[in-house]
Amino acid sequence: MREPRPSDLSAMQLSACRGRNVTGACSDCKVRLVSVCSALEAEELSELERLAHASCYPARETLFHQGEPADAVYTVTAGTVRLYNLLSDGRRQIVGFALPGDFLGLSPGDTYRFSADAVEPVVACRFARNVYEGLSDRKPHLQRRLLEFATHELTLAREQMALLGRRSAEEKVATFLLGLRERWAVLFGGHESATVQLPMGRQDIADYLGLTIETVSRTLSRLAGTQAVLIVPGGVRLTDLPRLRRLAAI
Amino acid sequence: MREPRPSDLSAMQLSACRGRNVTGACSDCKVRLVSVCSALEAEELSELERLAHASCYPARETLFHQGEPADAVYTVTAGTVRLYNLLSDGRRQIVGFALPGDFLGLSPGDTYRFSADAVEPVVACRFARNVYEGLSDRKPHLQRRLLEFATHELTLAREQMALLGRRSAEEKVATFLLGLRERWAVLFGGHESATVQLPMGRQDIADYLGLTIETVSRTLSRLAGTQAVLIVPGGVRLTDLPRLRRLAAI
DNA sequence: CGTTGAGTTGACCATCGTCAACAGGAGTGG
DNA sequence: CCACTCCTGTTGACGATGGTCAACTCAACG
Repeated sequence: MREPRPSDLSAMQLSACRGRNVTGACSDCKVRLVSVCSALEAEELSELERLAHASCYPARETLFHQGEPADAVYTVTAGTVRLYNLLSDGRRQIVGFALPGDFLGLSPGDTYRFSADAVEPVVACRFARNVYEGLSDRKPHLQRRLLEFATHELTLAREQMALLGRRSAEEKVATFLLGLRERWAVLFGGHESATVQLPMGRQDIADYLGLTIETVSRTLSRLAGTQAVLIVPGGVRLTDLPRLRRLAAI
Repeated sequence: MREPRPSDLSAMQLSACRGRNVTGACSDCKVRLVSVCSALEAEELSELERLAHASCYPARETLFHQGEPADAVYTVTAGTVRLYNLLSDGRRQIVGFALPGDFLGLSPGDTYRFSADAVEPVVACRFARNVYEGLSDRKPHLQRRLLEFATHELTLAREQMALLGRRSAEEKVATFLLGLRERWAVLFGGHESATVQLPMGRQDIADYLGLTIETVSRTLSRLAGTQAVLIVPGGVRLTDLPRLRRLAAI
């Protein structure tokens, strides 16, 4: 009897997901209240619904690719998306993981500056960019909420810069685990589980923390050796929160 | 006969800056067209003018500090501001340098998440946050421009994450020099000078690139030794752009 | 039962950090 | 005008953290 995984949030949607399109009322959306859509009233929501195209993406499928015309924005409703930058020689930096409720695809200029693909099966609402911009120009509440989201993302990105530039491997891993736990807790209405699900692989974690897969593996093993964590299938159980918090030293 | 320094942009304003407050019409502002204020029409501009408080900050003075109530936003009109995150043990990560035209102070929640202080003497227009939010709620153009700015900043932050996480010291320094050159060029209307002014010290560059001051110094010396750059007072002359571009490998 | 891919572990090494000494310029006070 | 301090930047010696390369385990899958 395993713990429920965050991706179970929309298991129904995923299992119903044979073709590429999924239908469903925005008013029933499980992530509406944590997404940008919470800025909209009931009647505006039905207008949004006509513009939305909910789609499924199996694991590893690309939502959009760095350099392509940025002609859509997305709200993730289930699953985990990795957003990353590829250097010309193949090195990769993951700049963020988008969880259910997150908004993707804002770009300055007319091409995406980053790539996004599904880590595990994903459901996302897709909006044509020009249509969405038209809507947000007519709805100041939505525009304001988008600014709030962008500001929040900017703060996260800057905190991640401090992580990448100024912290050791052990601090990086501890901070990552605590941060992910916090994000899942928000999605589950405040319940903080001791077990953090890790839908992404070690390579993804490494590329997010600016490390190699070997260092991530070694660091997790060392944390497990000192009883700070317990490595379980699909995730990590945080067995010594105070020590992890001291390492993360937020 | 030295080259003009970017800070000369507003030498008049700075020399007139005896007290803390500077006055001047927004319509005369040298950075208006590259700042968020470009979203406003002539009559809106005079409304903005009544809300703005232009102030001087001598070098090293703080505009705002991490943790303080976020009750103001700023547009830099002259000088360079460093924006940084302090870890509890004193390690510092500079998350960006704000140049004339840049907008500062957007925060999720009601406290600043980062500190900002003047690298060299700075002039900045200060707006009370609640007043500015009221204005932007009434001016969709301004709100939209703010979103554009935040999106642009987010993109820069993510590119910096890739720099911090995945690049060598030499690549970091080369990318930094080329990026700063590009930014000055935009402020000077497209003229790309071979000499990049560095108003910030080596320690600031180190804290921006996730390096130590010694590594920055050594890397610059090595680049100078191979004739890629020439270190001049107050800046660096880029003498081998192709090689620097290859190192930066954008 | 062989193959594949993810993850772990070990040995070795390079890059970059640490510690320390020193150079040069700005400011200060005699 | 000079001596002194302070601060920034440079350079060297050394070492640690984390990267590289390689071998191995294990589970999933045909």
